[in-house]
Amino acid sequence: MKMSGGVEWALHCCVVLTAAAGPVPAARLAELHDVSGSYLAKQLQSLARAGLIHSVQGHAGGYALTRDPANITVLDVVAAVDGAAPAFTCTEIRQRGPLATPAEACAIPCPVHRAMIAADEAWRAALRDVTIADLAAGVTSDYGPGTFDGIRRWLG
Amino acid sequence: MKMSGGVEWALHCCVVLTAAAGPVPAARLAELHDVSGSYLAKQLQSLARAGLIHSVQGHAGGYALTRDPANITVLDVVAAVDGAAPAFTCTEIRQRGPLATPAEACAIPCPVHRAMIAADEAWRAALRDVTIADLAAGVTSDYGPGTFDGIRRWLG
DNA sequence: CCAACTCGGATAAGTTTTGTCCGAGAACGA
DNA sequence: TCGTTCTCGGACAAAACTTATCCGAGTTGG
Repeated sequence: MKMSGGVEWALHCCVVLTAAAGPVPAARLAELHDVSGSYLAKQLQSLARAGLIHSVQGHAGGYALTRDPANITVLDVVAAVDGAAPAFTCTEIRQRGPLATPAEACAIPCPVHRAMIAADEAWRAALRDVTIADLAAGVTSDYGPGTFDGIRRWLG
Repeated sequence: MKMSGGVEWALHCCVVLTAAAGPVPAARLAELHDVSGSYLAKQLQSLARAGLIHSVQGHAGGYALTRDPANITVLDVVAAVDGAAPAFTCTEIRQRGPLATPAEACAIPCPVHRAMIAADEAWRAALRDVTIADLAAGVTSDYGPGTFDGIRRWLG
C-alpha cells in the first residue's frame, strides 16, 4: 500500500505551473525541486497523456497547464501518475474452493469488496474536493503573498 | 498504489473464523479458499503478531480470533497485513532546491501533504466503520442464514 | 538553411512484494 | 513417561513492480 513517489513531484509541478507565464521545461522544474530530471520527465509525460498539461516542443518549449487550476483536482493528478485502478482488487475467492458460491449468486460484490469500494470512494472524494488552485492558495497562505512572485522571477 | 493481495485472504479468513467453534489450522483455511497455504500462513502470522488472532500449537491447534468480531475493524486487518504506514510519504521537497523554504517555516505540513493526510484519514475512517461482525452479517444477508452452518460443518 | 533545444518512448538497475521451504515446539495417544 | 503426529514460526529464493537513465525524433527560432 504505497503510492508512487512521483505523485508528490507532479503535484508540486502543477502548483508551480500555476504561477508560470509561459511553458516551463521539465529540466527547469527538476532543478527547482532538486530532483532527477530524467525521472520527472516520466511523470510529466503521464500528466500530458492524461490531458492535464500539454507540451510545447522546440526552442522555447516546455509544459503548461491545459485548463484552469480550479478545474484540476488532486485526484486527476494522482490517477494520471499512479494509475486509476482501485488499490484493492477482488479475486472472487468466494467462487473457489470446495464451498464455492455459484456464479449466478455473485451478481453483486461480496461484503469484503463492498467495504473496500466504500473506503476507496471516500478516499477519492477527499482528493476530488481539493483542486490545484486550492493548493496554490494554501501555499500563499502558508508562506506569504510574494512566494509565487519569487518563483515566477526564478523561472525567468 | 496497490494493496497487498493478502488483505483479501486475511479478511475472508477472519470472517470464517467467526463461524468456527475451535482453532482452525492454516492449511484448512487455505484449502477452503483454494489459495497457497504457505503464503496464507504468512498473512495469518501478521494477524497473530497484531494480536487479532492467536495461535494454538500442537495436535488440535490452529488459529482463533482473540476478541469479539464486533471489536475487530477492517482497518485493523488491513493495517496488520499491509502495514500501518500511510500510502503517501512527504519528502519535504519544499526544503530543497534554489528556492528552498527555511526549515523554521515548515512547522506544519505543506498543502499537498495536508490534502493527502485528509484523504488517508477519510479512507481509514471508512475502514474503521466496518467490523468483522458486519462482514459476517453481510455474508448471511447475501447467501442465506445457512451459509455459516455449511462452513462449520466443512471445518469439522 | 542551420543549429540548438525540447519532448517522447525504449532501455537497465534497485527494491518491494510474492511465494516456498524446512526446523522448533506442543499436544494427544499408547 | 515416551513417541508420534500435528501445528506454527522464521529464514530462504523467485517474480513483479517501481525507480532511474539514456538517446533519438521533432520543432522552433535565428
